[in-house]
Amino acid sequence: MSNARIALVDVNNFYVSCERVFDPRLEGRPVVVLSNNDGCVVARSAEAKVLGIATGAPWFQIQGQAKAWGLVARSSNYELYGDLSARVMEVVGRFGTWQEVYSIDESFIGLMGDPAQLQAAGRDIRAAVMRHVGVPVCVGVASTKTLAKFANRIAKQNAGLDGVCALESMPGDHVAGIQARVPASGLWGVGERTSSRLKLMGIESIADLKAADPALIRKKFSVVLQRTVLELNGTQCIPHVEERVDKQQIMFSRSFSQPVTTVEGMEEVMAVYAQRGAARLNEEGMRASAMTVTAGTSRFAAGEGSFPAVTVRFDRPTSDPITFVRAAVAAIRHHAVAGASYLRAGVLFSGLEPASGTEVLDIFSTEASQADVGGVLGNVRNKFGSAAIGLGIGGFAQAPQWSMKREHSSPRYTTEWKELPVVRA
DNA sequence: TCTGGGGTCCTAGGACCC
DNA sequence: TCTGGGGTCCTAGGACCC
Repeated sequence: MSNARIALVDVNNFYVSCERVFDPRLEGRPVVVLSNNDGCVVARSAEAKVLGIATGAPWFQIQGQAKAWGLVARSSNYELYGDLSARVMEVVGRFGTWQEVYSIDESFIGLMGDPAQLQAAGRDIRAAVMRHVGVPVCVGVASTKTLAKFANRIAKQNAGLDGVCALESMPGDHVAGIQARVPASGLWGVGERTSSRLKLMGIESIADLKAADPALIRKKFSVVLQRTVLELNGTQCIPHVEERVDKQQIMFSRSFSQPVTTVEGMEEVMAVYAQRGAARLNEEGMRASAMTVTAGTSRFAAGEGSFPAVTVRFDRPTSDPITFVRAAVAAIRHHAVAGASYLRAGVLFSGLEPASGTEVLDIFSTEASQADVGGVLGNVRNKFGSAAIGLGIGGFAQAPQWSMKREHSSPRYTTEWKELPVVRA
């Protein structure tokens, strides 16, 4: 049997750890990072978890106790997290025979060796990331991705392991004991819906699922859950994606700091959102053949609410912001309900293809004369900031009433010259 | 008063074709 | 009474993830 193994390396409480790199006063204190609009908790330090704060907890419900608890809240600062993420990935990648970046704070890498060597490699990775970036990571190593995720979880939950768990270095009956105790819902790929259906079949623990008949699981559920069963038994079924192929969707979606209740107001929102989405599409170098425009009232309000979702298809793929803005404004004009209290909106581009190369010029199209409007807008924004230029009613000089709230933000320490940290010696 | 944002993959079912 | 059957492509929606 080959000694090739898979490690899952992820950063503990990633967003909180990023905040702590540049503000060591947060060390040892309960810290949470909030979603856009400071709406709810998206990351918690260990100390905040001890206080019983849940992921997704609305900030307005916690805010009152924050002072008594000594709790620090930070608005999310994705520029900072994205930059530190790239640095973590680069350091971790040095240790692997291959690397798959799975999310902003985790990657799978290939490792070779016997259990003792794997355990040692895990410790080296931890030390290197701490030294070069300053954030703590945990490492789980096993023969499949599903088991590596499981090992990572063991590493996190057992302080004695010092953040590293090579599954095969643990006694087999010990592992089996944990799998018999931990519910199947604790596994990667098994969510709430699936686990409640599994329970009806008498499958409750990870051990139960591991012992289940893969063919039956496929029949009753899907090939996805069948792969989980096989991976629990040591058969690799989930392939590595070393280099992410081009994205299939690009989205721009935000909630507002205050409701928008008029159709004209929603047209204004969509003019801005379509441009923000178009800018993203442009950054990725893609064209879209369809755009879905969505809006929604509160999910928590009584009554039906209004959740329009309109897909607009284009004759041929385009990246032209003027086309997007026109289409988005028209779509929302026809589907928004006057008087409804909208709290969020978004645009989703799909049917993507690379914008380079085979651009077909259609002389009958209005686009031919508009040249590369998206590119021009992008260049201006890069030089002068995102508020510097905009189309039509999206060209505000000042942020409109409904724009996002970020009251507890940290500086963009690593991506903005003006916000570099100052060190005094 | 106030509850995130951005993705992936799979499946079922409809449209269409021969 | 009774109205083919199989293949492909596309899309909407479900479930899950971080």
